[in-house]
Order: sequence, then structure tokens, then C-alpha cells
Amino acid sequence: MSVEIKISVNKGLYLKEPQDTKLGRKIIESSIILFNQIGFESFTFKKLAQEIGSTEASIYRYFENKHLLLLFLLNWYWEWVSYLITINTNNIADPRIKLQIIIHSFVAAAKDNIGVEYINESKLHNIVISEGMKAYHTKEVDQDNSRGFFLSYKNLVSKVSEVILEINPNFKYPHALATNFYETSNNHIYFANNLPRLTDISKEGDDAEEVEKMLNYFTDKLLA
Amino acid sequence: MSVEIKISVNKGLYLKEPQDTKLGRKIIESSIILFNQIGFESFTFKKLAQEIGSTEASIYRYFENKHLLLLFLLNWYWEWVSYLITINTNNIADPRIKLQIIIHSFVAAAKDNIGVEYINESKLHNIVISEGMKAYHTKEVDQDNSRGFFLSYKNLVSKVSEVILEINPNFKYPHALATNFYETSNNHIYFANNLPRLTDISKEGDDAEEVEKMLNYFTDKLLA
DNA sequence: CTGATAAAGATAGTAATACTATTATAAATA
DNA sequence: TATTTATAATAGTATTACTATCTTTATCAG
Repeated sequence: MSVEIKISVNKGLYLKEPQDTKLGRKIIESSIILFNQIGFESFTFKKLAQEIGSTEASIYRYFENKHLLLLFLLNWYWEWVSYLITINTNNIADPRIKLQIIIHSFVAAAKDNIGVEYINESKLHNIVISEGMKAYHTKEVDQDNSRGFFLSYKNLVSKVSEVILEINPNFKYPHALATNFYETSNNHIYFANNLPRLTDISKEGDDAEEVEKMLNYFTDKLLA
Repeated sequence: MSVEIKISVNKGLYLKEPQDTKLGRKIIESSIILFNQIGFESFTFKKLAQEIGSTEASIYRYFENKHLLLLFLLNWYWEWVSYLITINTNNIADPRIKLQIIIHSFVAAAKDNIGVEYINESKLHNIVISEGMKAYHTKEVDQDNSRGFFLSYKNLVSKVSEVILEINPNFKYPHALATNFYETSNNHIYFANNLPRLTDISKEGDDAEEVEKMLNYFTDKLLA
């Protein structure tokens, strides 16, 4: 028996569901590799087409532009982490342990592989870390927001903030703290590897594990 | 009597010191306005030249490209906040109060105007909030780092981390916390205005003041 | 006051990017 | 087998991100 999981994202993000066709899945697969290799700025549909052995025009039938392709990948990531959190906290009563699992999910989601063959979760996590914030720091953020392109992120934050309130119902900033778990995880993995003097996480050890420890340490103090 | 202050930044960031010529100062002044108006992605030297009534080629004599121009502005900002922190914490003995002043500087620096006529500090802060992270989330970050383009940011973090250790010498993550004060300030001002469900800061009130309160609340718990 | 030097403006040109449009071919399905 | 759908092939355009060159204007030393 094999369990098939399909994560679906907001339909406004694509012109044609890429997960339903061969070329579409190749676009996803190769774009993850290419975004990782050359970064968002240098990434073009022409280069992607060359990688795939297809054409620019064909890719434009799936995605309006690279910004929406990146948003597609991010939404997939947010939905995936949400899913991981749901199944991994399923039978757990203690909200403190739930939160530990959530933090672990933010930091090390890439190690859990649910086996969607066209998605390399570890590379996708790197994209989230290195390029993610570019998707919501644009002049079009309000438009994109009203089209629902950040719903998955907001739902994820909402889910985490509920656990925070279970631990401490008087905590004043549950959403901000939830957002911070996510942003801080990504930032400090990035800083450890690129701007180490901005963090105390070392590049040498297991950066993910160290960030996890740090966030748990912060949590203990904040929600005591 | 008037006190003249000139903030200088890493010489590698420009081809010719823009603060020393009329056109150079106009480039700085107008680029702050234009980055704010249209954002980093749509910003071009051609548009900037039109604003100024100059030419693309003339601007290229000052800055290699818009990425380095943004980095110039960020460096100016980091140096400026450092300066504010230095003078405002000068005679203060209690490190807890020092840290409150630091947090206030991150959140509300824009309100302190040191009177450099070609720089609108409030708009510059908006650029830091909306576009800042794009300067260090690139594939060239290691190169830029080795050219010293983030030294001002790292020195700022270092300065703040020293105060954190004065308060609690056993605190394990002084650099990460210092970085977080800066990043969290900017993020939550941005979220309050654009993605409010990611934060508990409301758009209606004084967002800066609310973020300040939140960071002080976090600090109390973390460094207790 | 002149002549030299530096700064800025004017103009042109190029390769790459971010698309749009059209037409042809191949594959899937009714 | 006919028809729809997906993809490939090709071409074209406006804009971007520069580089190069030449002329004009301002500054400043002798």
C-alpha cells in the first residue's frame, strides 16, 4: 500500500494546476533546483525552460511570472508544515510538548519527507530560508494578500498561536510570537551560514538543532 | 552655532563619495523618495535620473548598481542608529534602561532627526523596513560580506549584545537576541501595516509604540 | 584672466529580461 | 477517426542594466 498525498494551494497562484501534468511537475521540480542554485533575482523562465528541455512559452502557460511561482512554492511549504504539525501533534495533550514539536517542524521540516517525488523538501526549505521573505516584501503585497496568497501562512500562524494560548492564556502576543518562531528559525539558519556575527548559532554543528534549542530556551522564559 | 554631522560608510559601496557633491546628495535624497514610492524591484537609475533631472550615466559614476545604492542607504541607517544609541545611552548606568533606549531607537529612530538635509530619516526607515532584508538575502552575500558591506550592521549587533550581557551575563544568545530586536522591530511594523494577521500589533494605534512595548515585554521575561 | 582639470550632460549602443502572439505538431480522449 | 488539449517552435517588443564616447560647464591654480 502507498499513501498518496497531494497538497493543494490557492488556485489563483497558477494558470493551470502544475501538479496534474508531467510538464507541470517538472516545472516544480526544476524550479526548486534552479531557485536554489542561482537565487530569485537571476532566475528566469528561459533558464528554467532550458533545464527542463521545454520552452519559455510553455512555462508561461502554468505561471504568470516567477513571483507567483515562488509564492506557489511557499504556499506548498506552509501547507506542508501545517500538515506535519497536525499529524505530529495529533494525540498529544500537553501544549508545551505540542509547541516543541511545532518548533521542531519549523527548524527541521526538511528532514521529514512525505514522499512527493517532484519536490525536494530540503531544497525547498532552503528557498524558504533564502528567498521566502521576498514574496511578501513587495509593493504588491496588499493586492496579493487580498487574493489570498498568504492565507496558508496566516493559518499556520493562527494554529501555532492557539497552542501558545493553551500554554499561557494571558500571553499578550500569541500571533507575533508564532510568526517569530517561523521567521527567527529561518533567519538564524541563514545567518549561521552567511553572516555568523549576527547570531550565536554556529555553522559547524547542526545549525537546525542549535536553533531549535534556542527557540525552546526562549519559549520557556517567555511562557513561564 | 550649528553642529554638522557627517555619517560615513564603507568606501567600497560607492565609486565616488555622493555626500561630497551636489548631484551625489541629490541622488541620495531622491533615491530615498523613489525607493519608497515604487520599491526596489521597479526602481531603475533611469527613473531616478528623470526625477533628478540628470542622466543614467551620471548616476552610474556614483554607484555601480541599485543594489549597492540600497546597501549604501542601509549602512548609513545602521551607522545613524549606532550613533543615536551612543549619544542617548551615554550617561546611563543601568543596562536595563540602556536596553530600553536601544529598543526605542530601533523602533522610532525615524522620529529623531539629526538634520542631514538630504536624508529623510522617516522615509529611510521605511526602506529599511520594506526593502532592507533584500540587501543580504542574495547569492552575493558572502562576497559582499567579505568586502565589509555588513560591518555596520554587525557592529550595531555587537554593541547591543554587550548591553544584554551587562543585564544578564549568563544569557546564552546575546547576538541572536540583538539581531532579533532589530529584525522583529522592522518585521512587525511591516506586518501591522500589510499582513496584520501575522502580528498582534494594530495598525490603528501608534504601531511603533506598540512594537516597543512588545519588545520590552519580551526583554523582561527573557533576561529576568 | 587663462588654461587645465574635474564634473556633469547628451547621445548611442548592446545583451538580457519579461513578456505576448502565432502557428505547427504530438498526444490523449470521445 | 475526429477532435480537443498540451506542448513545441519561432518571432517579436518594450524595458532593463549597463558601457562607451564625446561635449559642455564649472572650478580652481598660477
